[in-house]
Amino acid sequence: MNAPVLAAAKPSYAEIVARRLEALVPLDLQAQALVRTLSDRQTCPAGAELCGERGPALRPRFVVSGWAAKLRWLADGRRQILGFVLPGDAVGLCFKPHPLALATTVAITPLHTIDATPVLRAVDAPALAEAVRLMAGMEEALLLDQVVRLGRQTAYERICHLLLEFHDRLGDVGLSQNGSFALPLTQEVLADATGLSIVHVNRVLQQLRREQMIDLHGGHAALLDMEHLRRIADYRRPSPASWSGRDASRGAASL
Amino acid sequence: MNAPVLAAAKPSYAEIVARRLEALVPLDLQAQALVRTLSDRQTCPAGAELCGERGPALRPRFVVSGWAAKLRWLADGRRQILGFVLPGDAVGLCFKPHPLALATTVAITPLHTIDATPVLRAVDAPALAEAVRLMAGMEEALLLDQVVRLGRQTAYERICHLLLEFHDRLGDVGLSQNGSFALPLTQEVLADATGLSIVHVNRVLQQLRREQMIDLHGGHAALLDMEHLRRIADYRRPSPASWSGRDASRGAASL
DNA sequence: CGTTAGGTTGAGCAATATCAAATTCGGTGG
DNA sequence: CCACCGAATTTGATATTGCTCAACCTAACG
Repeated sequence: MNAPVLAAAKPSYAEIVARRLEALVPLDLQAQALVRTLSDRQTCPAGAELCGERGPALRPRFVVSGWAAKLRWLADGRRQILGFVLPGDAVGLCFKPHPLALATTVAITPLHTIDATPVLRAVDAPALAEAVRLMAGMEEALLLDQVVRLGRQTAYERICHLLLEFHDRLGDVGLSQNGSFALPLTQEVLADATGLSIVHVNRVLQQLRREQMIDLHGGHAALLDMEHLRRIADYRRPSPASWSGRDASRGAASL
Repeated sequence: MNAPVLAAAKPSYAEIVARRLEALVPLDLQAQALVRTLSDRQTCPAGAELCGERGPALRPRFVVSGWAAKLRWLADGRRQILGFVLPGDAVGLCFKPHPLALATTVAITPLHTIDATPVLRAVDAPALAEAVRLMAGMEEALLLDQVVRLGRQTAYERICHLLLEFHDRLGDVGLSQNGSFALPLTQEVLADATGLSIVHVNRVLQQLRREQMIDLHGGHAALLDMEHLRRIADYRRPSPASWSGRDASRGAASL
């Protein structure tokens, strides 16, 4: 029961979170048990604002199904998506006392979440504390990826890179296999994430289809040649190992 | 002596750090005293790599003069600057145990730094701990600004926005007055920060000069109509107040 | 002086945006 | 099952932004 079998078609709610944490750090039995106790499931509809720049709307929670986006608006209505919240990710989680309302988080699809406070309170479970730290580090790494994508990559590269990110992140919780995963985003959302126009996103996707690099329809994506895509996008998997939490390596922080 | 007089022409090393922290949170006498004890001054030349993705080269330090940049390279040599380290900012500071080597930090000018570990160790000085947390929050806010700039602003807006950021950040440590400050960046660096080509940066700067919005030469910048610039760039000052550190407001975090 | 790094300018081009008009697709009510 | 509706996608034509290449200029410096 505590060895997650990836074959399971519909992983349970807590199972998603367990997989996510396990991908970051091995969980001892105590930690696994605690994660499986997580409950207090809640639902919120697509379009709901989880936490805005105007104060929190939500206690810290893990998303167990559905997608959300962190975004900002410009005064004239332009919109930039800063990053996505995928199943297994946290919203409003704030281990480091660092309560910034720097962005708005919006549900892109209907969302199921569970209360995350038991994990935050589990100071006695070092593995969990470490996992939370690593999640924060991973979030920052994704943000840096986003800056590079927007600043120095072409439209074509940006989209490949973002699709690879989705694939790898979903893979961590068992929601992608062989380059194939559910992608519940409209091209408009993709445009706001990549800093492109909707029309141009559409054209790039067409091109990728023509080149047999992706298969994309009905809310489902398949990456048909991941090796090639990785080369095109200069994609490096943000692995916990590369910025591992060992104290010895401190000092290389970005702050 | 502990009431910083902004008129001072050449603020001392520790004074820069004191001002920076004071802009974030009021420092009690104990904290002020501790900051003034900071010493162990070091210099490093322009171009030096402070901390790379290959391990730390430096203990946590405050920069007291000079500029550095955090950046990433793509495989083909394209370069994206993620953010700048200005006087008063920290390098390798890592209060939250979060030692990621996610970017390379490079000195743009010769740099003077002082050891920051005494501040990190001062767990008994809550004001300092809070200030370090706020610095981390501010750094994240700047990163989000950078994403929006690159993703959804025009070349013209990006440059205005970045110049305003420099002005406000330098103002916090008394290094800008009336829109005027030293700007030791080549147009190439500006290009790598804004995701533009050198030539285009040059043209935008020309335009801003023609429009009497800026005066820029000899490593010195003057913003001639900040109100107008702020409107153009949709610039909002990242104030600590807006994402203040009060525990009550947690939950609105971006993670 | 020669050299070099940085800045400036022009011409042409490529990438991407904008506008407008289909067309497809997933429901939903009849 | 069918008709219809709105949202999402697709396509074409055209405009704009920003890039590339190449030259030239200028100031600092040995």
